[in-house]
Amino acid sequence: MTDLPDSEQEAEVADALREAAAFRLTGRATINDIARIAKVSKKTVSRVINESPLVKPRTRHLVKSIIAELGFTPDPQARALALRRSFLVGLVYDNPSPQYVVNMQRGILDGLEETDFQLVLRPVNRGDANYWHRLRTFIQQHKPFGLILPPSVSEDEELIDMLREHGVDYVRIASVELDTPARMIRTHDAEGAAQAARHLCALGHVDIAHIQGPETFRSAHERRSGFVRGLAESGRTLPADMIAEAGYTFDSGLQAMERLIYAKRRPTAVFAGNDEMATGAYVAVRKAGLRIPEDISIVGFDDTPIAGRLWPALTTVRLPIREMGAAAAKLLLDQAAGNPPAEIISFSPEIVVRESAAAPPKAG
Amino acid sequence: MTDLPDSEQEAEVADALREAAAFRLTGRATINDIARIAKVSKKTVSRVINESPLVKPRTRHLVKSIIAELGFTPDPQARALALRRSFLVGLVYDNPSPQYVVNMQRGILDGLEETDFQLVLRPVNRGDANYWHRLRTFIQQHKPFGLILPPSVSEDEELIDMLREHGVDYVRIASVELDTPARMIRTHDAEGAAQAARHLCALGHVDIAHIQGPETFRSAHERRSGFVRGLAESGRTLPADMIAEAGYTFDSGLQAMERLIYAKRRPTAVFAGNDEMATGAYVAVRKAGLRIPEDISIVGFDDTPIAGRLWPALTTVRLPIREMGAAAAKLLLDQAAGNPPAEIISFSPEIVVRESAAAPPKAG
DNA sequence: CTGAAAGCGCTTACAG
DNA sequence: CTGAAAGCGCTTACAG
Repeated sequence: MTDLPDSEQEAEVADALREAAAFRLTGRATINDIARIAKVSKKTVSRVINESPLVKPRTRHLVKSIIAELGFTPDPQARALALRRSFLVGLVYDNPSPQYVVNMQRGILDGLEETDFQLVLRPVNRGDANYWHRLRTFIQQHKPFGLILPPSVSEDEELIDMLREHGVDYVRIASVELDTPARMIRTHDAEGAAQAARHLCALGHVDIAHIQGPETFRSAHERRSGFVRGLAESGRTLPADMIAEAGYTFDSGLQAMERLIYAKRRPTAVFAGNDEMATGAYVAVRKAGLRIPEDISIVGFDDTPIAGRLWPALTTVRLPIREMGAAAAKLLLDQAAGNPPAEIISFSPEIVVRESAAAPPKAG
Repeated sequence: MTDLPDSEQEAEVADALREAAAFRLTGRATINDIARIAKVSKKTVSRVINESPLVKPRTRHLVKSIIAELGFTPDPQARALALRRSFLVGLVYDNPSPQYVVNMQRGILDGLEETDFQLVLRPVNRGDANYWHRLRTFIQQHKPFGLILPPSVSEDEELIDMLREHGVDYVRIASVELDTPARMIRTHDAEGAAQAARHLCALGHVDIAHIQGPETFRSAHERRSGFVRGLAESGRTLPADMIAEAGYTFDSGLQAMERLIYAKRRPTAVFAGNDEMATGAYVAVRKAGLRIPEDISIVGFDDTPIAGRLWPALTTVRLPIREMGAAAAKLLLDQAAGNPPAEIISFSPEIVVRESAAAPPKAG
């Protein structure tokens, strides 16, 4: 390509595009076709695709024009083979809430939109003996570009070690600071739980209980300690007999609520560690012939769609799961591109006041 | 490899395994490593991997032993490049119910377990102008092994045409017979709806209404017509003013129920086309100050987890979504392997009796 | 700034 | 029943 004045470059581009248009019908183009039409080597085309700065602007322009004209997109399998790294982003999760899972998936897909990356699902069961082995096989075989790890998978340090060994990028979503800004998204669960506490205190409740999530989830600890902190602001405490441990599931929430209802001192308000358990608590309250919120106020956490579908609608604490998923996907790409943020990206929950929490009953 | 007696073959295998074990530490093996250790060509190794019958049993045994010893698995990206077909199975869906989606995903993953296939998510919005274009781009770029199409995507004949053109295998899940046994899974929605009708008739209801799903879903038609058929068995009909159309969503179900409650003749029982709409109906009933099931009985369809979490628990019709997903995945693999079933695989729903439907109120 | 050669780990004709 | 050659569509050193 000699050094031509602009008008001649335009003519050159136009010529190439004409040739490209003719080619178009033949089928899917490859990097070789682009190279031939542009009269450059395929390596140069590869450089343009990979945004290498080592290409003369005029060459870049010509190649890009042809790529656009042909609607060419590089073959992900071929790139993967050459790069020893696929274009798959794996979501590794064990959260039992379908709502959480679906929202997270949608968010990641939002973040991956308009890219060549595909979302691959890897549900796991951390209790399963094969969990570890199967995940490693997946990584070795499919060489995922990166992994997104929501709680509680994000808290598995052994897993993180394995990913480091294999050079797999990852983003952890967690309620505590577990990693560098390039590798994690932080949620301030404790702050959300404190808001729940303030809300219940403001309504006048004194006998307040908590249905806690499983010990194996850091979020369960964060939500509890934040709740305790919020109560303390109003001089209230959370005595041991006002804590019922459960497993983030509907059934465990129902049983926990029953324990609280039939305890010596029945609470007038209950903060459940997630909406699933709050939903179980609803049923326990109804079975006992009590009313929500007249007899017992209930507050949840997550704001999953079920919250708005209950009667009365559940007052709960919302984390923007979908936005978090999108942020995680984008962080993964930024990290790989060498553009990590300076500080940890974090999300603060906010209480969503609906109808399930009101003033406590008058009589003791 | 000369023709040795069995004992010598065992010695030969043992030798190879010793060499393989030593190799093991070096890192991931390739087809070339296997070939070298087995002293055969890599093509022969490829034949063993692909279950070609054109391999001498003794050679096959030797190669398989080494593969097992090394824990070798062929590189999916390399195979994809050579085969012009990836190992991704795409789930293309537009069902608004998260429960349905998660169950379907789990089922497909069940069916894909222990294979090299990965599940890739492709949620779509059929109303979106880009729907078509983006799906085609995905297919052209990623060359998915196959697609699984639940309703209503399964009903898009234009999409099917495109898949045929591109040679992409698919399995449709639908409530009507849309394709050959190799390419579809059938659900007998009408039969399930008829069961709902029989249940309500047996309880003594006469004024029975239906909240119908969207016109764009064949399942909505099937459920309605099956319901009408079930009513007819008891000499009952479904007059036009007893049908409220909605969109398979919570809000649309709530509004549809309100229309039915405030109509001239209020029904004593309502069959909702899915659980989401039934959940909306619950709220409408409560808002009107009425009780379930004392004033109005409600029956849903799908048996999503929310059904058991409501109070009172929802009587509904269950389709085994997860099992259907697993069957769809297996059918896709069987189809590709050239083993299609003789008849269409089908699933029949069954009514799950809980507490939301009872005898109608005594007074008119 | 650009290109020719070699390679990523497989498979598909083609021979024998 | 088995193998040597060529190719799938890209990228990574290595030269210049």
